[in-house]
Amino acid sequence: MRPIAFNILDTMTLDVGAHLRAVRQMYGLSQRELAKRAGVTNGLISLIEQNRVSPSISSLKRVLDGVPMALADFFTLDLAHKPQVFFPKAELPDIGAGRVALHLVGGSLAKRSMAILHEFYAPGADTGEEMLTHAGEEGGVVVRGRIELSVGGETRSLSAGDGYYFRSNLPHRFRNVSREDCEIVSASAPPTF
Amino acid sequence: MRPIAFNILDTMTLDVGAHLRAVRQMYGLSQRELAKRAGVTNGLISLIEQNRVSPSISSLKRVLDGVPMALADFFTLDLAHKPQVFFPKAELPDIGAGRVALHLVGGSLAKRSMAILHEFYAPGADTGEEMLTHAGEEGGVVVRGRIELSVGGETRSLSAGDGYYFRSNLPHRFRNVSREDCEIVSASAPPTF
DNA sequence: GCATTCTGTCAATTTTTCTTATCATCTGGC
DNA sequence: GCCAGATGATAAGAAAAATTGACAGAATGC
Repeated sequence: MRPIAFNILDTMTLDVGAHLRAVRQMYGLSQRELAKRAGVTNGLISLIEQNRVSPSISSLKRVLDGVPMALADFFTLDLAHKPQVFFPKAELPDIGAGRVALHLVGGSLAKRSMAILHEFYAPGADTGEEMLTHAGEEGGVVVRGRIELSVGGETRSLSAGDGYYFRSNLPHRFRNVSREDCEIVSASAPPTF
Repeated sequence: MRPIAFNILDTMTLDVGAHLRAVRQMYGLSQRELAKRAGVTNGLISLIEQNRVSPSISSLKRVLDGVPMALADFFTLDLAHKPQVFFPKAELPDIGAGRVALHLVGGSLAKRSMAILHEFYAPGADTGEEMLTHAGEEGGVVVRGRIELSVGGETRSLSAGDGYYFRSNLPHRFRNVSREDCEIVSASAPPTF
């Protein structure tokens, strides 16, 4: 009679230490910092993280309260399947073409509500005379160079530091009319890519 | 070192002791029985259940392994919201009509995949000349008396101890053609009631 | 450079958990 | 009734965890 589904912890080596360390670092806390918040000594945190002791429930509870995190969350936290957070440049797929390079951030994530792009427009680069229109919203910031952005009949030249945001159903177009590369970071939701 | 005159864990939100006791009793185990399976002493189980100690993770893990139950399940288990298990006769709603009484088991449960019915057919009771058809499957056992069951053009007379099971889209009809009451316990999925 | 402050680790001591061995109580069999 | 075998609780000692206080290395500021 097993009323509840069993999860990975059943067979896994219960690495409480690594688990705690991961949680602590996830929250950007040092052993002492966490110890102070939790009302325990840093030595204890150290010992637990090294698996040199098996903390009592009450101790682990106190430690987690310093995060704060519930015991249930601690034990159900699945470190193995944690979603990717960092996407090194080299790993960003380039979905651009011609004089435009589009580096998609988080493309490997199954469910996401946005597409983050690192865009590079070479001199003369153009998204096309045929204006773009699609569902959702998009926005971004020009990081380097200049870009000419046309949205809904209005055209502006944006330079480093300028930003934009509009409903994507408005016809829009990006053009680099300068002689330098232009670099933009953008986001669109829902993700078109 | 003060005498343990109060509950050590009184500030904790999770009553580990009561939780363990509930789990143990859920599985019908005595302290000694569980201790034997878990490879610990019955004394420890006793102390933990009285909250006179806060077990180490490793100890609690060992104890739960004897159930067996995963740590995550232990901490996730919600005793407060445990679904109703026993439905006294007096509490069973009668959704029948005329010469048929239908006592629904578990009607108060929000999400269920079946409808369990305790059915009573008085002499002459009939679900109707118009055959029943609906989605899902159903089955049951005749507990007392006799019932004439027609399914998909085939008719049989079932008496105490006989069972039935069929896809509910087949036209079916229940009739008590005897001079005694007939009593049936049935189940249908998905629940029509 | 130097001092300061942070980091994590560690040995020794204190505190708590866990085992051992026992107790009283309850239950079913005869 | 009385015994046999089970139950959960408990005291004391053994074992493990938690604190204390110190250490060395790394990062930060002057």
